[in-house]
Amino acid sequence: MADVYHHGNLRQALIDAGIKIINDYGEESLSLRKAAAMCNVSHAAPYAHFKDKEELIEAIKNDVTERFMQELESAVEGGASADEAIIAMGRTYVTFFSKNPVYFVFLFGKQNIKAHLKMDKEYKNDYPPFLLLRRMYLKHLEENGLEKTFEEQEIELIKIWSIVHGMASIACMKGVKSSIDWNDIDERLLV
Amino acid sequence: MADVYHHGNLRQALIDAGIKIINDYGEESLSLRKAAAMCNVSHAAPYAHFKDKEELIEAIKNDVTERFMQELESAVEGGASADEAIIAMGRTYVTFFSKNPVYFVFLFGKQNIKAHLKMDKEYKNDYPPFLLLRRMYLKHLEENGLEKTFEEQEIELIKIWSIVHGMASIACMKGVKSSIDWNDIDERLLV
DNA sequence: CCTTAAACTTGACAATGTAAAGATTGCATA
DNA sequence: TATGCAATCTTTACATTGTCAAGTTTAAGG
Repeated sequence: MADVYHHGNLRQALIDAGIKIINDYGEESLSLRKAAAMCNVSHAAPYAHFKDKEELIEAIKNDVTERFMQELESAVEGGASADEAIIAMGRTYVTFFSKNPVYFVFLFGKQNIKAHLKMDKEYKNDYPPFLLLRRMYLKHLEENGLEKTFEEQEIELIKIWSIVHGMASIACMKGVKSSIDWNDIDERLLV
Repeated sequence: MADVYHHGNLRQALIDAGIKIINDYGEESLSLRKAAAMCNVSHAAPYAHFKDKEELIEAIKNDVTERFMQELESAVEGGASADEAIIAMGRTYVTFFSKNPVYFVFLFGKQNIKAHLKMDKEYKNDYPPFLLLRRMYLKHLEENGLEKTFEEQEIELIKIWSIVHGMASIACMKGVKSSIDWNDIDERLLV
């Protein structure tokens, strides 16, 4: 079909194609066959690299999350104190999804809800952005000489994340007038 | 196919069937044909009541939103002051989705993002729960003799909503340890 | 050179959304 | 009451899609 029988790096090419489709036409337009076509391979070729459509989506999700994490990390590096870092992180968090609403649904939609259908995985706080936030939060406690129980920490972390994540969510939602400047988040909210 | 040619109330029956499918098997299992089968009508019968699958989904969404609003409203009625009402509303908001994670994604997923693809509708703050919150918020301002510009109001509203909506979102997410009691939300967060 | 496993193709099938054409029904109205 | 019409529903058909099975090509190593 193409010049070469072996594509060379079909796996990554499919991920890239998938991202392009999602960006251009939305998540529901993503199909294995379209992605395959964009890579000039047959419709069944993806199955050499992904067990099913689910696995491609998972791979794309990882790819997007990585880019997201890069922005977050470079935001965190900018701040001198932990407090500044956390605020910068919140700003970046909201801005990233405000600029890419499609990614928000893609990352936090469907597959990411607690499916009371199939409880296959253990729930654990291993979401990379959350780990980063926790690291900064602990640094914040240390810098300010604060002592909190694990329980208290957990709750405060969830609170912070709720605000930021909620803002991102709302920034992405239809029906929300954009009179809010998502780049100018009130700092008092964040620590 | 069935006893009677005219079903009687196929429209609502399809909505109910759709909700049942979503609850039992998840959103991605929802298909017009299955819903039709559950109502003992042919696979094309739904097209007499809905333009396409999209329109059925929209109808289901309205149905769920209505139930959600009922819970919110009865929560609001319980509170003596506006402040209490807002807190009760926040609690209900989080609890509702904590109990029905599937609904969260269903209501706020896919179709509800700002699709930079087709900007068909004007963005407006007409989401019923938001309207209720605004009403309570204005009452709160009045009761406490506070004066705010429209801009300030808008921002504060978004903040409150962010926290609550964010908590709901996180409560629904995989990867989040449920050491948090989503029924015991710290009141200091909410006003 | 030959074997083998990975990467890819072709062909098939079932599920789905949807369009078109026709059948059935209830109901208003002449 | 009879008739016509619009709403409701069925049947048929087709394109898209996920997925499987069987076969083909290729690279790479013994």
